[in-house]
Amino acid sequence: MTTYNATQIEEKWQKLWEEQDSYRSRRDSSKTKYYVLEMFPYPSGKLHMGHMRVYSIGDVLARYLRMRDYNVIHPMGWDAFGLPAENAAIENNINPAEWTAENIEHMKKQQKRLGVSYDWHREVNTSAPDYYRWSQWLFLLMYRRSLAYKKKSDVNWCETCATVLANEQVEKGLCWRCSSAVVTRDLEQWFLRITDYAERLLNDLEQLPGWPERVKLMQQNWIGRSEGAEIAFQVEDFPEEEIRTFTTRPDTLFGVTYMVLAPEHPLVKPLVKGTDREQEVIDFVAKTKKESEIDRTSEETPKIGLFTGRYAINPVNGEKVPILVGNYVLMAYGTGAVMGGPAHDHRDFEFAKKYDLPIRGVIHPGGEKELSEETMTEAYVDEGYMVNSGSFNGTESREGIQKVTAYLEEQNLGQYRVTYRIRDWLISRQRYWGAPIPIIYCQKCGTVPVPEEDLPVELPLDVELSGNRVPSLAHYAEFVHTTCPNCDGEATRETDTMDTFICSSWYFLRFTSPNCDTAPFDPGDADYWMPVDQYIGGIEHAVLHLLYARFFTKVLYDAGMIKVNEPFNRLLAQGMVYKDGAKMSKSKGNVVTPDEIVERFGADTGRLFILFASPPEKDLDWNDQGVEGCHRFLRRVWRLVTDSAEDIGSISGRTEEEGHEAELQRSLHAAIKKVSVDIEERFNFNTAISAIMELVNAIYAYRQALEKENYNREILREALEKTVILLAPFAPHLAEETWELLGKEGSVHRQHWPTYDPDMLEVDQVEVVIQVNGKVRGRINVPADCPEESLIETARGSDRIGELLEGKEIVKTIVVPNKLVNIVAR
RNA sequence: GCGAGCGUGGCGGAAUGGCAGACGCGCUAGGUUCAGGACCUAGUGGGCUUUACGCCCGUGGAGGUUCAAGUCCUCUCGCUCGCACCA
Repeated sequence: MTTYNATQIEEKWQKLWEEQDSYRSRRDSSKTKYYVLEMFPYPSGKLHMGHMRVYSIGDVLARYLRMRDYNVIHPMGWDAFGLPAENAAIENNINPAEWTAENIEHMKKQQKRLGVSYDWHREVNTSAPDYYRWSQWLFLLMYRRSLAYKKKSDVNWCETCATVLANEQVEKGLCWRCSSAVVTRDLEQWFLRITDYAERLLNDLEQLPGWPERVKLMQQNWIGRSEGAEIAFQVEDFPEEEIRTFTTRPDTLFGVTYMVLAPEHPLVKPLVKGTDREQEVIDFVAKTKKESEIDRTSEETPKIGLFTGRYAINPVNGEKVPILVGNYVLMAYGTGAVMGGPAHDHRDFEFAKKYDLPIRGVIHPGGEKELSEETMTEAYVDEGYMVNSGSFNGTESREGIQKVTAYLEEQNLGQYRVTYRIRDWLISRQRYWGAPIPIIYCQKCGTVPVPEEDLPVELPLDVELSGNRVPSLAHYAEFVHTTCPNCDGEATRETDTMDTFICSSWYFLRFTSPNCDTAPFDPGDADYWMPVDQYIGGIEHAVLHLLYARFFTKVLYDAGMIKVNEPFNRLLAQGMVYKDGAKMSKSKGNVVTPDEIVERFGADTGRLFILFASPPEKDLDWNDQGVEGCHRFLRRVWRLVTDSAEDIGSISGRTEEEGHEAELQRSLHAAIKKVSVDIEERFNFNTAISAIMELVNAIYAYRQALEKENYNREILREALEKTVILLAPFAPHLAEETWELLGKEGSVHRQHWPTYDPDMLEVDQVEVVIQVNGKVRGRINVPADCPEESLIETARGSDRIGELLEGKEIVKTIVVPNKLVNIVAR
């Protein structure tokens, strides 16, 4: 008998798989396709445990589904543009392209050592010209469809990264990548009009039952749809102007006692111009604008307001209400003006109390409750009926919302409106290592898109980065200066590159035809392979990548380029990998790398542990002893197969069956059933693995129960072969080797997944639990499917139960066939 | 503050409303080999006593529904995540 040598076995099979091109996928309309995809990585240089986890999960599915005869596509690639490459380039005086290529090469080797069944023919690299050419092409498609536009506005600026960020990339006022404070800058930038798709991005979440609720909820919150009314207020002494305000509570319109404008509101300056308040207001506006996003939007920041000296006219009752400027009003949301109804909004309430503005209740809670402006300590924000509201008095507030809105529309004073929290996607990045935005600025023709035939706009590679503090294309004259495609006149190129999230918003489509050179993807291939049936990745992309990718898919759908409206049918958000209760990090010294696990135990052990330790969507705590346990299990399988291979070859065996054979077969079929359901329906790989462990234990028990010469060769052989097949998705190398040891031809991964026979699960005798008043008081062994009456009789017949029931009246007897009898007695 | 999720042995974790703790780790005892991170067997939630195929308690806490609740309902505590002046 040989010992289990993981390294040797894994190298052997990896080489063979590569030589035989085992995992190549081809279009085949006669077969049902299945697209398994793990989020592609940024080539940082090294794989970490999070990578190993996501690849292990994906590979189990891919291998399982292939054995279930699906035509599986399982590709891998590189999200290769991004800041770290520039930083590394500056530090090590190496070109970002070279640095990236080296990392890719190394990480690919690591992935191969894990034995993941990727179709490497489909590998993509977003930083390669033949990829970003199409990222640029898609930008131009957006431009043609008026979905890409340039505007000057306040944008998020990260000092450390020296670039702007999209709203989704600012987390609690900090940069998502480097966690430094984000400040506001007024710049001219390119945006994608994702807000045009807000409604569909929201509504179509319903089409995604295979997505985790929490991810859908996060997207829903991010999109932030609010229904309400936009209402126009006239301004006293400014007959030409009006202030439009958005509210979700038009029913409280009669309770408005003031109006607040955002500091950036265009009317602020004209309103105070020439008045004695002008300087004060202008100073306040300037000060507020200087504050960072985090200070501006924090709830802790006190609300500050400043009276402008002007008044607005409430359109429904003609009342004059003061106009203020307030730091808490955001120009980017709604209309940048808020009507103050302090009695029914807690922010307005707080603000009114602070500045001693009048509070007028217009929604009565109803019932016994009183509504008194003098005594109220907080706003009443719930429903009620309208009071102090002229002809609307007595109307239920919910109905009042409709009625007031209808009235405003009739009188041409306002209209129903839906507002979203989501803003357009800012995609300009003032960086070098990205896809150049394919736009040319001509003095005569203005903004001119680069003609499709001139794509890609290539990144200059012969650049010297180390001298620049901020690597930017603007530093390279030969890149910047060009001629206008329209008039051949002198022109300059856009020097910003695109947000890397653009490149990852369509890579799953490129995988379907990675070499297509006439379009971003071949329509026939995309139609065959799309959508991604199972997508797997981290929760951190819930509103970043996953929202952007959905947006791109919808745009391409509208452009008639694809037939799917949503890219990812099912989504699995895998949990994080921790050790000792903390995230693995160098500073804590608790890092375990895939490399060291592969070296010490082999990839199969690492994969098995990572899948066994926890269900995929939960966080996983790395445990070295648990890894050893999994390694022991694989050795146990190894011994079982090598020992038995000799036995089933040499001993004569007997044919008659006794209880042991039936028991073994029952274990086998139960395991087949459980493993199949756990992989395919529940994604509970941990319990699937435990079922295989139980099966292995059962085979050991069989071998121990009988003398070698009495083994039933056929049944033992079948059990062993099927055990190896069940193990194949989890420990692919060991499965191949043991398959071969059992004398089988061909790859175990080409076998059909076994089916179970329900008859085999049947047992002759079952143990039935006897309860008295819900407590277990005994057990009886009876033939399976024993009729209720005789079951009850047997149960009551036993001495113990008889004793317990003595002198009691039986109220009721509940029977669960083959499981339990509960006698309720008083 | 709002929203979501989660609380089960020493640990990771199992349990279509039907025997709580599968499987694994760890631990205990015995065996075996002692050159290997070994292997095999048995045991392992807590407590009680009359040591019995015995009883009581036990899934964060308190109630409830049910013949039966880790599972369903109500309240409550704790932890994690997301959003957070969005009018």
